[in-house]
Amino acid sequence: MATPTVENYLKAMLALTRESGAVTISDLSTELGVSKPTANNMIRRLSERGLIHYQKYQPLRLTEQGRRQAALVVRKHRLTEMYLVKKMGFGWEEVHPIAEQIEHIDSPAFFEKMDQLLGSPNYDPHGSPIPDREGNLRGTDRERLGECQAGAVVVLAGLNDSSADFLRYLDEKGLRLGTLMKIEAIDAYDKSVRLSYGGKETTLPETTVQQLLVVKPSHDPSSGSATK
Amino acid sequence: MATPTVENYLKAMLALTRESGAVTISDLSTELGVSKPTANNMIRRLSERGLIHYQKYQPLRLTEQGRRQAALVVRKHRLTEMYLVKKMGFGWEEVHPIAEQIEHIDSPAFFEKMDQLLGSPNYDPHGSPIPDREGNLRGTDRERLGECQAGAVVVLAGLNDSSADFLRYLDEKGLRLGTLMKIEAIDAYDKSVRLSYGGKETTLPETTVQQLLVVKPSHDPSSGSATK
DNA sequence: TTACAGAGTTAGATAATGCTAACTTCGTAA
DNA sequence: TTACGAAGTTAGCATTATCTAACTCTGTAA
Ligand SMILES: [Mn+2]
Ligand SMILES: [Mn+2]
Ligand SMILES: [Mn+2]
Ligand SMILES: [Mn+2]
Repeated sequence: MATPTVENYLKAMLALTRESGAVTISDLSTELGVSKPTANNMIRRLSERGLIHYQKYQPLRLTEQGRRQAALVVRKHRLTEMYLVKKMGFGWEEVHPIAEQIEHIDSPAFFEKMDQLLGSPNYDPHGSPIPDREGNLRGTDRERLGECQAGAVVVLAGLNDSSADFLRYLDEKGLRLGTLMKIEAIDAYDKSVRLSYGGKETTLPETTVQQLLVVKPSHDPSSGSATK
Repeated sequence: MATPTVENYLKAMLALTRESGAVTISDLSTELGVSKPTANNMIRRLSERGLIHYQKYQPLRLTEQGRRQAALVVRKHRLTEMYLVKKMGFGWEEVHPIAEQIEHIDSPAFFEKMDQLLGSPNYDPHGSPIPDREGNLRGTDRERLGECQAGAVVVLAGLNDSSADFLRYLDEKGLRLGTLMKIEAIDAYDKSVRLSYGGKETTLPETTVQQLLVVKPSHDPSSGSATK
């Protein structure tokens, strides 16, 4: 099948794909930490394999087959992260580098077992959706905390930044998925947000609140990840 | 560090190493399913890296460094197999191909976690010893069932053949690690052995009894694997 | 004692993945 | 309308891991 390298290219393509569906070679090379000629060369080969639509100087886009394969790698990655947290006791800030490797294991039975032991979770430990077995990635209707109104009561359901540093920062603040928070005030000038939750109160800068995805309480599209 | 390929060569070297400590290129190439020139080429590179003692036309042997690295890969393999059986519910005949891949994951924390969750087992699901963190492989004092005397009462503790077919065959017979068996009779001519255990009685051909490793009851060097 | 079969080696090739240096194309700012 | 810088491409090369074909060495059977 696909080598780990190929799987990583497909995954990067999917991650970089925006509304337009288009990705540039430069973005890919940055994302994967390879030179532009290296990315260019690989793209041509993925194109020959029917995984990417490619024409010289044109933006890249995944074929339907490529998109599905990418989503299935993402499924393996996120199931693994959930397994590591829920069943092995790792912290949410530790699991990404391990999942980055385990996602390339070729064993449907292994990932089916994880899924079954986890009760088919819909979200990973960082609140990102887990694609289904067919490679369908559910969109979720979550809002940036930074877009919410003062006075609103919301539940933390996802993150735009899942870096270990950011996750540790949230740990320090006592924030985790499922935390019910009230927006006490939004600073008119710097857009920082004062929050209260679980007896605590914190003020977060705008850059941070843009990384926090929330839903209305009891709405709960985060079953399988919001609860500890 | 070492690529999966290199780790597989080292592991094969260790597996093929007999009392003499010597291994041939032909054996290696057969074991790994590569051509002799391929094995030859790799051996030279492992030699340059200080993992194997090599001189043209001479038998191969692992250096101390090579032996330790090989044992640490075996540790990862066997811990993984134990984890898959005990914590994920796989059958002992299913786990080898998965462990063959997971053994190449580069994450000390991942394997430490497995070890901890398993309570630092000494044996894998097939009764093979798990090397310690320093790469020391305990020898075990087990006897081939085929060498035992009629009338002896013994406990199944290990296998010389861990192929899926053989494991399924043992499942059918109701034989598993920890099973207490009495040797009812040994056929004088064909050396087949009549056994009774758990209310059952079976006769096994000589080829089979040579694959079964046993210990005296209550001797129990198989803690962590003999019990289900 | 020697010749021959099997084991080991050499040579040359290929595919995957990566690099740097240098060239071309393209969109846009002046 | 053009020219300049960023983006993309081409060319050439390196490394790892593999192959086949052909050669050489070595231990042993006659
Ligand atoms: Mn991740
Ligand atoms: Mn990866
Ligand atoms: Mn195994
Ligand atoms: Mn392996």
